[in-house]
Order: sequence, then C-alpha cells, then structure tokens
Amino acid sequence: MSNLRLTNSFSRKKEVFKPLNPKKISLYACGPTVYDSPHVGNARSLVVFDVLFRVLKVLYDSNVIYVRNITDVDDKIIEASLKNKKSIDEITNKITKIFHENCESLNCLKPSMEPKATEHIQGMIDMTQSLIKKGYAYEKDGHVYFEVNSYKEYGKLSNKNLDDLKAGSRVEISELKKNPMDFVLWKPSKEKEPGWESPWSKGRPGWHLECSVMSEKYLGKNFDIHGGGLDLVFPHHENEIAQSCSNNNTKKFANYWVHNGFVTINKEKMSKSLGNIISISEAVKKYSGQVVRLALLSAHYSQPLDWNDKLLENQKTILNKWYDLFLDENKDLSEIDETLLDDLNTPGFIAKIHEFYNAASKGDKEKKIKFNQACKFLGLFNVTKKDWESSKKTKIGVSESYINNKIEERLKAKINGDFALADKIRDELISKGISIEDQKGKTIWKVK
RNA sequence: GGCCACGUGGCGGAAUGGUUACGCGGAGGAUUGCAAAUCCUUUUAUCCCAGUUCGAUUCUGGGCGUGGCCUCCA
Repeated sequence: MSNLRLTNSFSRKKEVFKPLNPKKISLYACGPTVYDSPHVGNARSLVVFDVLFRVLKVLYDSNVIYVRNITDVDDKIIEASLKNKKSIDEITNKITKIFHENCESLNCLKPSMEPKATEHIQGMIDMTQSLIKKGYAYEKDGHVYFEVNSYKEYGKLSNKNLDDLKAGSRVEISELKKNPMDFVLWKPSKEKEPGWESPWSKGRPGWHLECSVMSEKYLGKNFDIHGGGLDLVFPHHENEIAQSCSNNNTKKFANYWVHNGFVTINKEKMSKSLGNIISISEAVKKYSGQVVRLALLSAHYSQPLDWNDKLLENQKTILNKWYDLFLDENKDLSEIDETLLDDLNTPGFIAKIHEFYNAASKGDKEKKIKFNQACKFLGLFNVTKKDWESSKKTKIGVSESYINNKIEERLKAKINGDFALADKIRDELISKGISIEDQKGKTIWKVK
C-alpha cells in the first residue's frame, strides 16, 4: 500500500503524510459552536474528517486519537440565549444533543474525545497568564489581547502579511488594542453573561484560545493533523498557531492543515440574511442520512459543493440501486484503495464503487464483496436492506393496506381488460411516490 | 485593493504529456397489454490566445469568466 497524501494548507501543496509517531496518530478538528442547529456546511466537515479518521484507523491499526471540540461559550450563544429567552445551558445542551443526533444519522464515528470549552476555562486562564508573562499578550481594562507583532510568523498559514491587514474598514477598531489585528484572549462579561473569575476580570475566553489549550492537553504541543472549514484558516487557525507556538516556543503546531471547501445552496452562499440555511436535521428528514452523506462526499473535499435537489435526488437514485446488491456481512476493509490515499479522493473512490457494482451485478461475487466493503468503508450501508426499505415507507403519506387495495383493484381491471382503469390506478400511486412493478405474474411496489 | 481557488460532455464530477473515467439524464433495442424494474447498445467535453513539446485538456505566460478569504462563520 502506498502512502497517504494530503493537501497541506500550510504549504499549499499535496504532501506525503508522515506521522510524528505511528503508534499515536493525532487528529484535531474544529467542532461546532452550539448556538443553532448544525447545517449542511457543518455536516461536510463532519463527514470529511470522519473519512480521514477511518482512513487513518486502517493505516495505523487504530492508533489514532481524534479530538473534536465543542464550543459552548461564545457571543453567538449569548445572543441566542437573550433572543430566545432561554438559559445558556438550555441552549448549549439542546444544540449539543441535536448535533450528536446529526452525527449519528450521518454515521460518523465517535471521536476519541469531545472536549468542551467550558470544561477548560482554567487551562485558558493559565495559558493567557503565561502569554502575558512571556510578553506576547497584554492586559487593558480587564481585557487581554494577543499582540500579533510579537509573533514573527503571523499570517504564514493564511498567506497574509500584517501590512495588508492593517486597520481597514473590516477590522474591529478598539481603543484598547495596540494594533487593530490584535485579538482577544480574555474579555470581561456583563452582569448576566456567563463569566469566570480571572486575574483580569470576571469574564470569558476568546474563541481561538480553546483549540490551543485543548489540542495541547489531549494531543501535545506538536501534533499531526488539524482540520476545519476553509473559513477557519483566517483568523481562527492563524491565531491558534500564534498562541501555541509563542507560548510553547515551538516552530510547529500542527504538521498538516486540512481544510474543506464550502457548501453553497443553489450556487449561493449559505447565510442567515439570505435565509437559505439548511440544517442537517432537515436534510436528513427529507432524504436520509446516507443520501446526505453520499452527497457530501460526491465532490472532493477541497472543492466547493453545491447543494441542490438534483444532487440529492441523484444520490438517492444511486443508493437505491446500490442497495440491490447489499450484503448483510461484516467483513472490514483491510486495505485502503489508492484513490482514497491520494488526498481523500472520494469522488474517484465512488466511481470505483460504481465499477465494482457493475461487475457484481454481472455475477462477479468477489466484486460484490468488494463493493459492499467499499460502501461500508465510506460509511454507507449502515442499515440493512430491510431497514432501508422500511425507512422509505415512513416517508410516504399512505398506508400499506391502501396500496395493496389499489394493487388488487388494478389487477381486477387488468383481468377485465380495462387497461385504462389499470393505468389510472398506477398513475395515482406514482403520484404518491409509489412505483409499481409487474414481475413474473406478481405485482410488487416500491417507494421511490 | 491584497491573497487564493476554480473554469472538463445536458448536469454532477475524476484523472491524465499521447489510450472509453464514473454516475445521473438522453437515444435505440430486448422484455411488457402499456409501463416500471432489469439487461444490452449508444451519443456528446476539456473557456480563449500564445509558448514549450513529435504531441497539451494536462506544463509555462497572458486574457476572459466564476467563486472564496481579508469581520462572526464549517
């Protein structure tokens, strides 16, 4: 088997993955901020890093630690709390629960650890204190800022230089900052906002800090792979590097940075103002977890992915077809296909699955097993054929007895030679999402 | 303005210095009362202009176009 190759955002090149320690592969992916139902964009990150996790587990014999955090303290959560007149805990608990349900319906493996920001406040206070002591951060009126000028490598990941980023219209201006690009490590909380005692104020940590603290705690000062959405490159990941490398006096934080592209909705950016945000729950309800998962893997992770009905219908057609060759066996894949090793080329791998399918449908038994293994490896086929069919039945608005009666009526009409009536009944069923197949003197029905 | 990505057949989407990706859809056929499902067959592509090369969709340069980041965002 050849090596895994990944496009490292840091070098902007495809590189051979060389682990720090093959006995302990370390992967960190930025998880959700639990303020609102996770959307299909979040789902893409989930699924992409889930595939990476699965690949690494096979390559390194399960010696993989996958950490995915939950951000449960954040301005957006406070806003949501005020807006919905619910407590912070109520919101974070509810959204975290939805998130976990979403992960399950997308058939994502559980990460090795799922630390929460609020459980690491002390660690963040300690790191802030340390950064101040070492001269990388400064306190002003209860706020603590990281001083970007103190870190020479600032901007290297996102390929930006501080001159280009200087006090523009898009940078938050604050009297308290030495440099407009300086970012918050700690800020005071108002009366009703969540806050923790600290040497500077009763307040809360800046967003970027949690990933620095948690990744170090669970993976170390230098670890293998850090992932997230493309939009996190700047400033989030840039700031993580600045904090961690300054504080630890290290050259490297994560060795490989992997970023997934965006999901657009009918070619438009998903945004609150456009009102086109599709939640994972909605998508799963309308289609199914597997269809959503396959859709998310139908383009290469680094490319944009457009979410539209045609795409989803297409994936549904494919899965329905694939389920014809479903095997209820549990043999795991022992070797990973070269296509996936090449920068997680999931569309290429899906093409191979189609080829396996075609050979299998012509009677190639070996390919049928391979086909099933490949589907399962991608995280598909996580329910049996029986369950797949019956879950489709829950999506239709008519009862089985209604359908069976209609089929009886149609059969009588056919016997009487009244094909017009027979066809009318069939059309009725089709309009309700039921397809009719006459096979070998028997009529069967399926949910489309 | 700075930085970056992308532009492949009707659509989605890989790969590649020279050979059919793959899927969905379309077309034709077998089958069927007609269909559906299935099977067989099949059509169509590399944004434009130069350069390198025996040969470029692939490499280089230029152009045009689309999108992203530079503010919270997966």
